[in-house]
Amino acid sequence: MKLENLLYEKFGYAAFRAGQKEIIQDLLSGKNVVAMLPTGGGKSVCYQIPGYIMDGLVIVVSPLLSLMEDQVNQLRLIGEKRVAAFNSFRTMEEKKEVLRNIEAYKFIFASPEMLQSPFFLQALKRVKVSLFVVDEAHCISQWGFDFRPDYQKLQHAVRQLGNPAVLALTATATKKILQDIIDSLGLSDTALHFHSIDRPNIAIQVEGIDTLEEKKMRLLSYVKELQGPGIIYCSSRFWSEALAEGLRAEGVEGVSHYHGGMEQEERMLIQQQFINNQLRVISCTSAFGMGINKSNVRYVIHFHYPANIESYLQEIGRAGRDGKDSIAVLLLSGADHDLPVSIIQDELPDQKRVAYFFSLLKKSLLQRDTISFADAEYIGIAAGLHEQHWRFIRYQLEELGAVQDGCILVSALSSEIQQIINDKVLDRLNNKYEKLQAMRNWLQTLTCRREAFLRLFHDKKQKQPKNCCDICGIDVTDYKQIQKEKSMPVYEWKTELQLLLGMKRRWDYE
DNA sequence: CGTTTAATATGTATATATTAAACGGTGCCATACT
Repeated sequence: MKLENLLYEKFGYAAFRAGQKEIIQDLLSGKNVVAMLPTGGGKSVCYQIPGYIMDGLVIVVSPLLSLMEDQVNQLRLIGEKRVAAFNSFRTMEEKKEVLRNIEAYKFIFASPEMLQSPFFLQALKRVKVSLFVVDEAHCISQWGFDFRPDYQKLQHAVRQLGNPAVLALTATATKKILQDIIDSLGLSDTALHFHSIDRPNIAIQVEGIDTLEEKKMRLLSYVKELQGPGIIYCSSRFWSEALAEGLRAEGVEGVSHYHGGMEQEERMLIQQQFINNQLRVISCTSAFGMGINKSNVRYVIHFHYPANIESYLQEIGRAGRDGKDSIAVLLLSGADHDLPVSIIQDELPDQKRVAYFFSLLKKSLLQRDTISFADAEYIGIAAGLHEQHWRFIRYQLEELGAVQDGCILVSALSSEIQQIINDKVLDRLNNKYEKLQAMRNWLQTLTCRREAFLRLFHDKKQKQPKNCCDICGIDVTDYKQIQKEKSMPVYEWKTELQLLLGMKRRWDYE
């Protein structure tokens, strides 16, 4: 009763959505919660309501700066002023100001990297933290082992902040990933809220194609025929641009590309235009998607397939959030199989480079007594390590206790440690190759793709959809654009003029 | 595998052609409190 009142008072909603109330009650009763909720299912309510009831501060860990800014703005819109994002968008003065008045805040958003900063943690220790939220918690499992190791270190932050209740939220997780999250955060007394990941309104199609030319033609005909808006996923920046350009050259309007190599401003603009229906098609790498709250995406086409089935689930899951019929098409040709292997190989340092790095470290240690992380990173670059490789090695050294006060200890140079690191690299590679193999096996499935797919997530088909998968049979015409020459709407003269001059596009009004 | 970049070959040298090697995808941070 009290919870509903608060919900209405703060958010204007009359009733909770599925799962929200149970999550809130578990948190209030002192449990940790790991929950999978569909996107747009009101994740923020799950921590904001308990936040208002509990007397201390709420920390929200978020993977992307733009997500943080978004959430801060949304809170401000409902009148909450005691909120701040603590990240590199802020100047040093602004950050100091926030920390000086830390008592005045209710919600602080931060990246996992920020939560490793002693400067930040010390200030947080002055106040009571009552809730620690990890948003998009699958990142712990997806990124934490090598790409962003600070995701694996969140449990240290939780402990330092006096073990507040932890809420881990995600929209896409297998049971294995949920377990990874629990293990990594070191949670006990945890309530699991798991919902089926089956999305019966998304038809799944895999299409074998012989040549690259043919694949481009298939893509073009899909983009021309399917009802939009749609997303095209590629595995390289190059192809995301090339496909967008190719489609435009063929007369497709409202196409843009998106990848991590673009300027932040441009990325935000394109994302916004897509959400506001000013763009019809986005050709992109995996950089696009997280935090995209768009309900009416009608198709997702994979021009290249991702290296694991979890990413595939995430990517096709961006279609049909409104529950309406949508389709996921994967275009597969023999030449596609080498790319994910190469990408995986690049993710971790090979033995030769590790050995070279340690030999350089040894040499350097003869000249001075200690090696700071900054020096070691520099040495790493000289040894041909990528930034990501260096961070992986650093994380392993930290775990092995071979570092102290931001410096590498002499003990790190033992051949034993080098061996352990090489073993860890092999572990991770094997793990990634296994996931890739699972993805490939699924591509070869001869039985219902949805069933095979759900099995990998320990899940089951709820009921047989009319359009299930290419093996059960899909009527693609169901997803084609309705020809509406007759019903072309007529707007008032101002709008028609804008349409004529290309200032607006017709689908802005549909 | 396809594409880009770097290295080599040519040979009055310059600038282009040819060949070999490298690369490919996700993002945060960098401060300095008492």
